[in-house]
Amino acid sequence: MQPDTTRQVLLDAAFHEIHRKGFQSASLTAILHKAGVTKGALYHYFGSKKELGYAVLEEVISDHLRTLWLEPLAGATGDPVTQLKDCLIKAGEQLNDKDIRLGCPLNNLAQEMSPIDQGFRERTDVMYKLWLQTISSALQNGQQLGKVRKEIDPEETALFIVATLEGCMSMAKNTQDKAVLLQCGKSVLNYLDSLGT
Amino acid sequence: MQPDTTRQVLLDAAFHEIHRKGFQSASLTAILHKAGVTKGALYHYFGSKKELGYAVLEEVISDHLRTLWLEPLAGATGDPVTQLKDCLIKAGEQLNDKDIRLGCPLNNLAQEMSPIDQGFRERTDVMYKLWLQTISSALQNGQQLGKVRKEIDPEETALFIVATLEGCMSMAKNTQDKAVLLQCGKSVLNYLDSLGT
DNA sequence: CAATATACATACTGGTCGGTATGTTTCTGC
DNA sequence: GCAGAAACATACCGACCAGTATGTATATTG
Repeated sequence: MQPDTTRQVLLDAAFHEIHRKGFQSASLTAILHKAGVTKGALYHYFGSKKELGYAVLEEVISDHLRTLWLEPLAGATGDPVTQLKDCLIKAGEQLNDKDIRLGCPLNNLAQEMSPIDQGFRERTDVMYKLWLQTISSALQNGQQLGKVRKEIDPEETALFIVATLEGCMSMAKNTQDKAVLLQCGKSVLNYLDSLGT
Repeated sequence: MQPDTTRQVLLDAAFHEIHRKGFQSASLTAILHKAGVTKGALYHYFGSKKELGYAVLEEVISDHLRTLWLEPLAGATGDPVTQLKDCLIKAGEQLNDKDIRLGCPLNNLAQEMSPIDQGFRERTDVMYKLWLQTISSALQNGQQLGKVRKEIDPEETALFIVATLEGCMSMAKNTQDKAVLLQCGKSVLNYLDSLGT
């Protein structure tokens, strides 16, 4: 097996185990079993369980955020309200029942680890700030294009949007019900519409 | 020490430890140390760690929900928009920095345990349903009184309100910043205002 | 006053955890 | 082709964990 492949297999296995059980309760043994390698391989690539967790955050989860939210909004040429709605709809579509039951990987890790580990907190913080800033910029751009109401504060609105998104995911996870996600998502879509001119 | 006192001391200690570390990572030894009793006392009152967790949910956290959100909204005589805003402001005021860092106890437990334990899921589900129903009823009442716009769907709106509340708490917890909570709360207040006539 | 139940305290157990020390094999550079 | 590094595998360790078995003091009841 190629070295880079083994590292990636480990990252993928760790991502799924952490997504399922949370970081603290994620078992290295389970990760190794799922990855099909042994402890020697893990500690060859990662110095500790925590470093493995950091890598999952910085490489796997970061990629998800980028492809789902950052890149679609980065080429901010059109109407940000439509772009945001497209992101939301596309993100919702690709969630299967298991994803709903397990919730947002970024929020899960941030919720679990930010109160008890600085390293996780700093890394999740960077990602949320990137997310907020991207939405805020898109909204600001939309205001200049006359597509978004001038009265709204882009930063405050971006924060509220992300908060509602995470809130919807949380409620759907708690109830384990996709209908909840859809109903909640509908309210978000309505709110997004209210931002347009 | 009175028997009921010991039980309550254990519940309080368990609540705080679980709030800090999450249920799975909460150490019984730490709980016992904080409560000032030994393992014999714990297993005299609770059959297992899980049962202790259930009791924390059903007795301690349930009480918080009741006093903060259910009872103020139950006597639904006035304008629900004002009542909801009062609840939000009051809830926000009594949160200190530690509470913000640790997040909403109900949401924490629901997020952590609902994917992996039916017992927790059922119990958190009941509490969320109660919360949603109370807000929904208040909104419906407000519609009859002409205080709330007729076009809105009370159930869908209640879901969105709770989702945004949990979302705001999550974002504040992630950033460990009270300013985030205040800014996010302001957006919620604006949204609540938009429901009125 | 005796018998029993309640309300704990203490000591211990098996299992799992993250981490490490020590191989062993394969690949790479000279 | 040989030395050394890279890429793993295997075996083991101390710490901690939830849970249990047993002991004991106090309160209750007949």
